[in-house]
Amino acid sequence: PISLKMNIETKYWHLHNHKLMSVLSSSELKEICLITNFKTAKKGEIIYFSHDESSRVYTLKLGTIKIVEIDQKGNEIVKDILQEGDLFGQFTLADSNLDEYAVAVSDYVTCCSFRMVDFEKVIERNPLLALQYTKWVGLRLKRMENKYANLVFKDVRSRFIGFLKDWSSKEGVVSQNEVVIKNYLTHQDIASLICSTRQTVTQLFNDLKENGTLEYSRTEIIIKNMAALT
Amino acid sequence: PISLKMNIETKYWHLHNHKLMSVLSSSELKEICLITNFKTAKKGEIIYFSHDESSRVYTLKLGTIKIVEIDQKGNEIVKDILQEGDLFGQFTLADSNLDEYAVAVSDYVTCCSFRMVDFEKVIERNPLLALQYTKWVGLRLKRMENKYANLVFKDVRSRFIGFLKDWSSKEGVVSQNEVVIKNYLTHQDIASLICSTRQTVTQLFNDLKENGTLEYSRTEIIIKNMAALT
DNA sequence: CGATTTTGGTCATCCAGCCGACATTTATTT
DNA sequence: AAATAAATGTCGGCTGGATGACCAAAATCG
Repeated sequence: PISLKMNIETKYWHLHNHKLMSVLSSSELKEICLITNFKTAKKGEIIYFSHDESSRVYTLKLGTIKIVEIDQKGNEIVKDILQEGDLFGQFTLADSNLDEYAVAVSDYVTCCSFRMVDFEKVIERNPLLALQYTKWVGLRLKRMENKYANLVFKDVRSRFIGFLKDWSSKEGVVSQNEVVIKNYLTHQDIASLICSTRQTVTQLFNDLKENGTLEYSRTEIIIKNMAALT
Repeated sequence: PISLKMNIETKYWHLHNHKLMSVLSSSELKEICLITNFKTAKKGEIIYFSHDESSRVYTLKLGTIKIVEIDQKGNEIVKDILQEGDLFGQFTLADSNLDEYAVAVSDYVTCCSFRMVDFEKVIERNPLLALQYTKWVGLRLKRMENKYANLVFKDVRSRFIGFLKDWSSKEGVVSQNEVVIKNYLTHQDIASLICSTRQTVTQLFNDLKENGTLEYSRTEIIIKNMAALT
């Protein structure tokens, strides 16, 4: 993990484009810049590890990262894949018994962070920011609840298909009846996201390939028949 | 579901004792009282159903309730058991594709509610309340993440034991080396909470009874050997 | 108080999908 | 370019625990 010093203008630009910050006036924004810390990382590098940081919140400015959760026995699951604009880190003061870390999965990743305590002070003086922030956390909760329900109610196949639909709607590029997704995840990663195993994911990919709904390689996934993902 | 009209003093008293509101001055509190709505219910009655309410947030003042989630196909799971002081309802503006409802499981339940939009207006003017509220939601998120990890990493037996430990630490009463829990849940409820089936829960109860770690009836659970719950 | 509903108990069956093992292909390093 | 490592393919065996079926006990109801 490499820390970069940026001039205040660059910081300002980055923050300004963040949804969370869009409710702030420019002077308020400058104030936050002072408590903000930038970090960049290359593919594979670890950006943050919950254990060795005091409570910090990060916002992802550029690139894609993977949040990996570890339980007491050292089992790992990929908890989430995050994109530009997403928040991660310790957003509550409550600490959990689960460790987690964030790794860059795209080539270049930039994010900024502030200590939760500092951020709280800013929130105390910016009610609109407070509201915005509240909504963010709420949205996260909703997402998590959905994931849970998914795991409880659906079988692996449906979860896999749901995952593909999700992914393509977020990052897919439509071109002549096909949807193309740039693939930066291994079967293992996907397995972990949908709570399954590498082998099963491979199997599912090949099933869908055989019946013609998709093509895939290590670098991209092409969904030929979107309607078949039901 | 019966709605009661309460005088403002009673409302004030209820709200005042809520952690979430402890950051407010008494005049601010009175303001919230105006937008607050009280409701009582007896055992088995449904307090709220996500589908037919505009976004409301509830706080549970007295009693115990059960939050049940329903997916598209009508499958139900008990998502949570809530106690005095807990929040439930629609806390975000994002609506999910999951329905849920709340039922009273203790004899008498009292809760109060406000429309989310009204609450937001109060939040805009009370950053401290916003902060407090965010922490609540954050805590909920943490809990949910834990539940998820539990489901992924542990088998039914461990989840069951974990559940018992949790329950006894929250509501258990210690008496001469034993912990006694007043039991208001059916095996089906427990099964649903730990994501298993009625039959398996019964089996697990009997396992633990046979090896002497607990006794149980429909009305109470007595844990004889707390140490055996590992 | 008998009748009906809800909850708990037990068992035999069955299967989704995990697991291990090993081969092959692609990427990375030296 | 060879060596090493990482990611994909494939398969058969195995099992946790779900499912269904049926009965007994408790609770609730008329």
